[in-house]
Amino acid sequence: MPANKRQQGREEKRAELLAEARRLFIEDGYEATSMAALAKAAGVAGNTIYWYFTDKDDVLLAVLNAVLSDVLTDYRQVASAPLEDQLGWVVRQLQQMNRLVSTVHTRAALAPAIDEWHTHFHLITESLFRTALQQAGVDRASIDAEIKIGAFAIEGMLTHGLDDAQQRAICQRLAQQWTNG
Amino acid sequence: MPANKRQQGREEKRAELLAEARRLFIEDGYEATSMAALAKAAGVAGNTIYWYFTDKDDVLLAVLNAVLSDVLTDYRQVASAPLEDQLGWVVRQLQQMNRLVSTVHTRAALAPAIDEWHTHFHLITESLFRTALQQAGVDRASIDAEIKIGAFAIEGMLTHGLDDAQQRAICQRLAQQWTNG
DNA sequence: ACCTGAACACCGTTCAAGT
DNA sequence: ACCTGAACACCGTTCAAGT
Repeated sequence: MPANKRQQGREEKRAELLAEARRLFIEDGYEATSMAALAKAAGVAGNTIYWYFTDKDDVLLAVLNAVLSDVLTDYRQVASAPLEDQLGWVVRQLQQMNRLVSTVHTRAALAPAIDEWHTHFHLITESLFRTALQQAGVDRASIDAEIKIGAFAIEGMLTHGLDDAQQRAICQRLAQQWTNG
Repeated sequence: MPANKRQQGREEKRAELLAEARRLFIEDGYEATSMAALAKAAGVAGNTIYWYFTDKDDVLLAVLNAVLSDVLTDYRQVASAPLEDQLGWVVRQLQQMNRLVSTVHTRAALAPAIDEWHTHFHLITESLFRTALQQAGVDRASIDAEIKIGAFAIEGMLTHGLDDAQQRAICQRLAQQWTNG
């Protein structure tokens, strides 16, 4: 039950809407969360959201950036750990937003802004991946392919609800591939 | 402009609707194809579709099965080719339905019937994968992980519009991993 | 059994009106 | 500048009425 009528600044209120959207998109999914439901959860009229976001995809964009920002911040703590542990950490970290992965792919085909974010996301993550693999001494010839294989494996693990043993086996196999010749 | 009023049998008419749905879902995408648009393309009233399919997800299910059936039939022709060629062939074959991959993941979270199909699909394809990898002599210890990595790589290549060189590099790297110790 | 026009509940979004 | 109730166009789906 947030304060109404500008007791609070614009950014503050926007952040409140964003937090609610983040919770609902992750818990219920983007498709299953109507703008009306989001508005109700935030305690405002349905159309009020449009004062702070241009449309529903813009809300998604803000949620994606918030989650990505948090994950990137936390990543620094494990950036120097062994590759296998890094992989496992990333997968566990992103597990919470597994529904958002498919959503991004679906919306990217329909909303240019989401498509752009998706490209941007892969540039960032693959750049981090490259640094990690170079430090591990993977040879330059196959590093591009390895990066894609790793990124796709992470996406796959997120979207396909594997159990812990399967995830560990995959992380292990990938890391083993990279820490050998 | 298909014949109306039972000049044709039920299965025939259903097949006609299905063909139109397959074309539209692949060309425009599932989300972008409204039931009204599908009906119009097939030359029937909007609600007529519901005489042949229980709902939109049921249409998707039929399209998925039709495509899968075709791909599995054609697969026999390359089942004995080298692994790298098989991989490339599968990716090229499934490329046409790249939009459907994300759709399946998104709808699987919302429609139990699609979720079931998705599980079924992975059982079938991973079983084929296992046969191929066993024939190539991949050791039993890591074969489960390799299958998942391969399946996720294929999904990733489909959903991320890589160019030919990138796809070849990935197929090559995976096959190389499997044809060595 | 098959097909339809009209209606229904819901969706994202817009607009005119308020403060 | 911010917020709202009412409306709009569209969506998937249902229903009563036709043949």
